[in-house]
Amino acid sequence: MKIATWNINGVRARIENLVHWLGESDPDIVCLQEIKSVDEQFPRAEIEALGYNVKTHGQKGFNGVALLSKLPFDEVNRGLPGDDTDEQARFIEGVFSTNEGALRVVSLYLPNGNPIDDPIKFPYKLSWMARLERWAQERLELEEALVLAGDYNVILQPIDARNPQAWVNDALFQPQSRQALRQLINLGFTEAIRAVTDEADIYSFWDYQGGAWQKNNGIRIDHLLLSPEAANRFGSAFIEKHVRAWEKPSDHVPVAIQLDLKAA
DNA sequence: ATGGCTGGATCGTCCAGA
Repeated sequence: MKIATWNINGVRARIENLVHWLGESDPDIVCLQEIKSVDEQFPRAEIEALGYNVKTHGQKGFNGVALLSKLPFDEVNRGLPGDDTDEQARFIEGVFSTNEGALRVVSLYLPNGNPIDDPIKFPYKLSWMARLERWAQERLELEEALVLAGDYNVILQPIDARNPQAWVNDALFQPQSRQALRQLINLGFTEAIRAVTDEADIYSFWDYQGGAWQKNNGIRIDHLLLSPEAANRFGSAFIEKHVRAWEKPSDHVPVAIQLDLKAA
C-alpha cells in the first residue's frame, strides 16, 4: 500500500498537476494540505473519476486539508481536538480496514508560526504541537497502524535545510519547534525518510522566490510519522522531487511510503 | 533577503505562506 502526503498550495490552481500525478504515482491514500478551498468548491469529480474516495476539511481562502483513498473510509474525523475555539482547518483523520486490522491516516498542516515575535502566531504553533502530542499519545494506546502525514513546518535538523543559518530567526527552525517535533517522534514514531537515509540535501519544499529550486535551496518539512505497528510494515520512503519541475508547480513536492498492508 | 513569487478573495490591493 502506497501512502503519500503533498502540500498542494491550492487544489483548484493545481488540479491538472494533481490528476497527472495521481495517474503517474498511483498512491492508494493521499494526504493533501493547503487546499485553499471550501468543501463545496473542492474539485472532487475529477478525483473520484480516478477511483478515489474524497474527504475534505476545507476553509475559505487558506489552510484546508483532505484525504483521497482508493480504500473505503470506515470513519472520518475533522479537526485536532483540544481547543474548541480553533477554527483553522488543519487536521483530518481517516480510518481504513486492512488485512492487518485498522489503519489510521492523518493529513495535517501544522501552523507556520511566523513571525516569531507575533503575540498570536508562534504561540499558536507551539500550542497546536502540544495538542498534537496529546492526541498522538492517546492514539498510540490503540496499538494500531497509524500514519501521521503532512506539512509539519519544522526543520528538524540542520541537514534538513540547504542554508540552516538562514532559518535561525524563523519559526520553522526555533529550538522550541524542533524540540516539540522531537518529543512527538520520541513517543514512539518512526520518521519514514530518516529511516531509509542519512543523506543531506534532500528537500520537500523550495521557495518560489530567488531561484530557490534552481539552486536547490530547499528545506525538508513534509514528513510521514509511523506508529510501531505501521513501522513494522514499512517498506520504503521517497520524495517525488521531479514534480517540482513541472509547469505551475506547488512549492512542495509529494513524499510517499510503501507499507506491506493490503485493503481488507 | 525588513520576502524581488504565488494563490485566494476581490476587482486594486492586501493577506498568508516559509
